[in-house]
Amino acid sequence: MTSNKKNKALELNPNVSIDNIIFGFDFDQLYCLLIDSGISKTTGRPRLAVPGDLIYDNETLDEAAKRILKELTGIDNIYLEQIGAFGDPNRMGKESDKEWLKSMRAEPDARVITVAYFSLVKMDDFNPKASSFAESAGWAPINEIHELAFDHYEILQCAREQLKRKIKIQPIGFNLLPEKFTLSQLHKLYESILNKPLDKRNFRRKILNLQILTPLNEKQVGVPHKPSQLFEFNEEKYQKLSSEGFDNFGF
Amino acid sequence: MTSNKKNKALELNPNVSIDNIIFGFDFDQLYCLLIDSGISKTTGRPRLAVPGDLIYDNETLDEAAKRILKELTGIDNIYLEQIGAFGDPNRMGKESDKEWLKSMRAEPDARVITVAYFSLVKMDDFNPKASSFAESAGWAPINEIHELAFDHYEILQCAREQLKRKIKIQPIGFNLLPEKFTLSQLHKLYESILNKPLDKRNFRRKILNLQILTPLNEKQVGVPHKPSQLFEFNEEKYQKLSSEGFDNFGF
DNA sequence: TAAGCTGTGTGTCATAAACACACTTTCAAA
DNA sequence: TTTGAAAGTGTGTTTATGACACACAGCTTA
Repeated sequence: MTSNKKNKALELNPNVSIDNIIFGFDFDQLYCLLIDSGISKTTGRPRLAVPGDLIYDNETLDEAAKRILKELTGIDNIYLEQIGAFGDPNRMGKESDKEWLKSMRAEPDARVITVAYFSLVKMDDFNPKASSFAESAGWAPINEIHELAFDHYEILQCAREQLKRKIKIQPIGFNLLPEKFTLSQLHKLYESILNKPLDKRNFRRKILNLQILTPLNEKQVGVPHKPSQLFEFNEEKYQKLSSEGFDNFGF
Repeated sequence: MTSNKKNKALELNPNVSIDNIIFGFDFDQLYCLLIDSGISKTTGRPRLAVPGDLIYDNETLDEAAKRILKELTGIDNIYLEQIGAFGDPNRMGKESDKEWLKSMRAEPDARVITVAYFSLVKMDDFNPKASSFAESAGWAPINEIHELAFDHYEILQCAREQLKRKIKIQPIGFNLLPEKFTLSQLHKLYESILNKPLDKRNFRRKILNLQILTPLNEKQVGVPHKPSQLFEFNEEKYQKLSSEGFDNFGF
């Protein structure tokens, strides 16, 4: 990665960056992957940020977002969606941000517009402890994030809203689950994203009526209770539904 | 405006532009405001584009989008929403675009990321024939637009999709209508945006049941048929509904 | 091997929303 | 006064939704 960066260094665009909100789910709650750049001298607290980078002049925005994810986690082939551009002239105005910019950027005072993305990944695919970013990257429970660098907290809230909106009209949540999952896990996922309780029986009825889940001849193993039926998402059937104009999951 | 531009000229950011898709409605179909930059030497056809400009380094993205609308039409105080950033390195690669860039830009070869917006305006508020842009700006019926400069055609399609999505969950359509309007006009507006017919009675029932329209003691005059009841949008009642979690118009 | 625990899996009913459908009214213009 | 054009209105049927509670399978451990 480092040599790759050096080769392209001349083409770095100092005015446009990408920030990528990376969501994960552990069957209990939503997480977001954050970078810890160390204790800030100005605040005395750890400076947490969403992974991001300036863009290279020869890559598309989507490519840059994918690159950031790949460089950090090694993960390829994820669900990726643009949130939008954030360009308040003062978005990098906090003291702790200026301190960081001076140490990291060739042009620390340049105005930077950032284009935010969110990605949905299977949390198992990235274990921070096993990565070269062991000390600096980690999963944070979404509800325990209260302060971030730059305007990243605001961007995170936009990402949550967009995810909420989107999951009501497209089944993108499956990107956060393994191939095989139980209805309870899916149920919990929807509750975590929508941030409200959903009745168990009604949830099951709705999702099963859509016929986009294939029941497997398999059950959970090793759980200290009745093992649950496993399902898999049926992309084909969803495409058919979708092409018939379906776009409302009714949650 | 011109002097304003000159004062700020040093702060022009050559890497980031704003394009603003301006929608209008004439009670029959949707329109989009386009700029005609003359016959292209390379294509022999008129070069049509969405209004846009580079940003100044001291303005927010929203402010830049508002400025573009204001400079072109004199209209203030409109509904404005960001669509997203478009940054394909080749988005300005057509010959006719290069020709135009050379004549208009200090750095015609700079890579420009554009942040697209859409605005909803009351068409009556801008009559191109009365403006200083008489020759160069005009309303084009949305369904008759087939080719635009840069990636503007693609942006326009994104704008239409976003408007479609949005109108199902927020009553932003009223921004395209005058204060007083009839149910048939509103009906036609929804059909134009959603691009599909809606049953008249069901539409009326749904929209009336929401109680966000105030019937006026007024009717259309001078129409060669039974004159229609006029209504007005009730912002207050909508805010109440909305705060109760309402976000589905069911279209 | 029995007791206890945990999460699974299931059905009904009342209400609300969605849908499909046709005729009468009102006005202007000819 | 007739005609044309769009406004306005009601009902029955079907479908979706939301509220609600309990029996049981499988594991653990005493």
